[in-house]
Amino acid sequence: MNIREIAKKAGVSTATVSRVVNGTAPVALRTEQRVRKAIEHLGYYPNSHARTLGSGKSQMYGLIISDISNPFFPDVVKHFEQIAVEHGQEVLIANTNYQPERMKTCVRRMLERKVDGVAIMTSEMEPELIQILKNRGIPIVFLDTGDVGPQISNILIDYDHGVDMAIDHLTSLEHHRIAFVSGPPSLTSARTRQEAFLKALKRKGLKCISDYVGVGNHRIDGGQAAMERMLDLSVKPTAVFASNDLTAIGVIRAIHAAGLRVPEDISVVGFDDIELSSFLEPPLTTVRVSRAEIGTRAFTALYTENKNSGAAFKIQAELVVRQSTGPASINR
Amino acid sequence: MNIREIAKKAGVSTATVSRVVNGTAPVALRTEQRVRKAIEHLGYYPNSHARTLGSGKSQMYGLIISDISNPFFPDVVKHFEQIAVEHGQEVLIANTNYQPERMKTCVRRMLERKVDGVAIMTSEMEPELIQILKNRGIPIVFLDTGDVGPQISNILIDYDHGVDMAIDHLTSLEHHRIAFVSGPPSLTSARTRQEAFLKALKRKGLKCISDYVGVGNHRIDGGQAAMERMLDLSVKPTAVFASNDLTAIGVIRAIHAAGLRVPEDISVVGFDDIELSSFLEPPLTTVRVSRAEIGTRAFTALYTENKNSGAAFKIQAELVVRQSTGPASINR
DNA sequence: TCTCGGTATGAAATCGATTACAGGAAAATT
DNA sequence: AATTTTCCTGTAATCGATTTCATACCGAGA
Repeated sequence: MNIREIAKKAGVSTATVSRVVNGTAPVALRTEQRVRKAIEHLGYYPNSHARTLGSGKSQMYGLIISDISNPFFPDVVKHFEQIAVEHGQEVLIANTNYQPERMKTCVRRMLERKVDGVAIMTSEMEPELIQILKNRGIPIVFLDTGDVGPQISNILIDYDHGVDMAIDHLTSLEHHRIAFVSGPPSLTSARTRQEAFLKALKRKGLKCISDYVGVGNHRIDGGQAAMERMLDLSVKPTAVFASNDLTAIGVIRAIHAAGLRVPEDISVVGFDDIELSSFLEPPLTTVRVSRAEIGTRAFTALYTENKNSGAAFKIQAELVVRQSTGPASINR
Repeated sequence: MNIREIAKKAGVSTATVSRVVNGTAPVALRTEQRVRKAIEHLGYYPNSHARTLGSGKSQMYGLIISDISNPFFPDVVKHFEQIAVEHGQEVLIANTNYQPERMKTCVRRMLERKVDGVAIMTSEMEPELIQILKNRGIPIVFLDTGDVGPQISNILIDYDHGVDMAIDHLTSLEHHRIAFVSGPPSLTSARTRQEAFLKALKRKGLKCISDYVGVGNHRIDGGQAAMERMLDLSVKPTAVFASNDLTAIGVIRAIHAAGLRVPEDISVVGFDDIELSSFLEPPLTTVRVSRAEIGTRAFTALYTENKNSGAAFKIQAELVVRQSTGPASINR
């Protein structure tokens, strides 16, 4: 079943069938109807590989991520794929498994399959590999990573809004002693979050004591250890903001271990809104960046706007209020 | 950059280049070296679409799942992709979002891109769509779903082993009153799990009182409600086996709400080992089916064995012991 | 009536591989 | 030395689309 059979059945040339299928040139109504009927009748659909060969467009987009089993990514992937399919495009997913050298294989796979664009959402980058893509004129979109240029777009995450909302939420509950437990200082995104926190405090006219900034590691144990130290202070914070949800879980464990309650004694706010967060006890109040939006935006940046030169797209973080935050305890 | 340029540079025909690249026919050592040098020098890699067109093999495999953001799937996808890439194959992922009618689009996408095989891991199936794939001679592998036939393989999950181990574990801790909280009876996999449980009890010579079989819904609330009812019994179970981990979480909540402790008063065993389980308090003892193995096996079933007719592959469930199980409490 | 311009269509080249077939050279057999 | 094999290589058809270019047709304007 190929375009020639349709052409024969409809009594036209293959060129005309192609025109009907793709709408690339005007076709007389009666001819079009004959062709459509033939297509319908024989259940024809074009061979996409032949199509790619002929046109140079593969109708496929690449999505390079660190690791699909990192809970951050499934939602991103899902929505990237969803909108791609809505636009008749296919998706190629590649995992680097956090290994920079794997990036090479990923880029190679993208080149071999002739993707029409690539979304790169890993922190491990090899500049020369990116250059290869650029040279080939393949549109690229990065997630929260530096440079915008011709054919290069960027999805920027604006934490400020979400963090402001969180601080507003806490101050409206009469919290004035708000602490922060950071992630590993080596991680850019962890530093960005801490800065967003400090900026938001300043905007509110609150000051930040260095005792109230702990260092975690974005895992449970780090959050727990940092919080244990903070609980030894003579004047304890009434609320704690954690750099990610796992850290927040550690914070909560330390609080519980000290015989205190969340949120009655200390309120806790997380960051990320991993699935887990809503299942915790208490369910975690957290700042979330819509992963669905990241996926959707990344695709449209490549697809809709790929004729234009690259651009930056801002995505706002939002506050999700659950039950780990409550009025500041007055008796302490 | 195409095969002709390489041929020219190496002073051979395109046929010879193709032979060197694919190893499809013997080539004299000296010729091969010239060709390889040319390839190296010009940084050539074949256009996979042209390749597909010429050979009929796309070197792509499809993976149809319900929803990548269902925590069951990321690991499966990851390992399916990993082994596929190791074999130089590409992967096309399609989500049905649990909607049977979406299956049509998924199958269509697979056909358009000419996949060499499809792994279908959804419970929503449309027999006539499957038939289309069969007619096209495309190898298929299902996950735990009925029929094996020519070109049709099946990954079978053998719960018995894991459940036996769990029951062994509990009886060795002196538990004799073991209850079960099921999933929704409409779900095949939920029924299979319940049967595996009942069989294992029988093998151990334990009897099962109907009071000790509660009905849940594979969500937290269902587990909680079922457990609340069970806690009203005058003779309570000393251990509870839940049909999935969320149910187990509900069970634990009910136990805590009743002022009892896990595992000191009642032991709890889950099913699935979702990521969450190790973060719970206490970390959950659970029966796990290796999702990595499912992914790997599904691919090899399609790739390695696709010359043969279909086959069934068994995957054993295993017990993961954590801290939600302990010695049976004697004083009750 | 003749020419012009626009629209609809077809013929054929093209994309970049694979592969069937043919043929030449070298090695093995008689 | 003649013949048969074996091994290597090239020619050209093929896969199934897209797309350029040429052309036939039609109605409009001169």
